[in-house]
Amino acid sequence: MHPVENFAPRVLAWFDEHGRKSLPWQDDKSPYRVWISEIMLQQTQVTTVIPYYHKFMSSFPNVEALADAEQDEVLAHWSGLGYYARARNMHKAAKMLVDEFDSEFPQSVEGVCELPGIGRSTAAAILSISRDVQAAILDGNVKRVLARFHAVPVWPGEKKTENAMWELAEQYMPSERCGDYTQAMMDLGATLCTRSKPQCLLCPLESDCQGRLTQDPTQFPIRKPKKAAKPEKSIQLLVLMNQQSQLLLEKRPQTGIWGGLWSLPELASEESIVLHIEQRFATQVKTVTALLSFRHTFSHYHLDISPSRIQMQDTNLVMEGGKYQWFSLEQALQLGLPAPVRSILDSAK
DNA sequence: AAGGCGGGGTG
DNA sequence: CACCCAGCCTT
Repeated sequence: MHPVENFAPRVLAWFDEHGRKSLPWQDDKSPYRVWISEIMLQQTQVTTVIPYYHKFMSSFPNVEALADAEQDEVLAHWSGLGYYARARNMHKAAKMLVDEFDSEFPQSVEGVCELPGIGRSTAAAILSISRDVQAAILDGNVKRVLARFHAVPVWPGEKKTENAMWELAEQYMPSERCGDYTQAMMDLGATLCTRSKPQCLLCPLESDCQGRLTQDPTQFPIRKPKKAAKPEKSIQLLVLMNQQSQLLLEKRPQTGIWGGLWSLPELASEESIVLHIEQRFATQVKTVTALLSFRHTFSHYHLDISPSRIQMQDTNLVMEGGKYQWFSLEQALQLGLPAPVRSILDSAK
């Protein structure tokens, strides 16, 4: 990802021609008004925000008015916008600004970041737009523009990738017209370099855009890796007790799940215990007691386990080779057991 | 590094 | 329906 010359001038020239310049928070770009707009616009689209912004500014025209308001009143103005921590943090920050900062915004990104609800990107937006400070934002729009421009091949949610994109964002931020540049990048992302159907032919960066060279620019930014919903399996595990209070364990094959461990005889969830056992071991079942079912989760799937305790009539079982063996409970607990099996046996003590 | 927070828009 | 949006905070 090397930076490209002329990035900012091209973006700014496009902005002069096509950028948005009459949004409600753009005629008086005081830090307070920009701040409120930025908070409202976090994870929320412009058309949703506009009516809220008007009403809010009418009720709380400056930071003192906001600081003096009751929290209930502030939240009432936020009702329907969602992410209500934004409003609570904002109200708290207004009080901090009045009480501790003499009602003035700090001049640095680090300073503004001290205020609750304001992170690096929002701080940079406020300072660049309201005071032309040379600080870059990295919001969803900028991430999308940069990810496409450089065809960033990995998900930007990863820390390493995000750091690299911050680096790029700072490098492209010009030393002049910082506020216009911030607004321009957001406009580019919001109106041309949109999530779907980007209008590449109108884009000032089209000729150097790596994403444009690919089959489909919308494959950038790479989507968040889906954690494949873990599949669910269910089994029955059987605590087979003989007349000597011994229980039957089965040696698992070396490969596969629980390879080589001693486990309880397993039955598919839908199989009938009595039928299966009497057929398989040629013996009578005396009693069947359902034990508490529980879920065991592996890295790759959920296993719902329904254990049962079965009292056998006699012990003349027809064994298959040496893979079955009777153990006392004490002996069994000394063996290598799968965790859920150990758990079942522990609770049988 | 991952989850929670919310409501609305979009394909 | 899943996914995304002018993110930030907590764990």
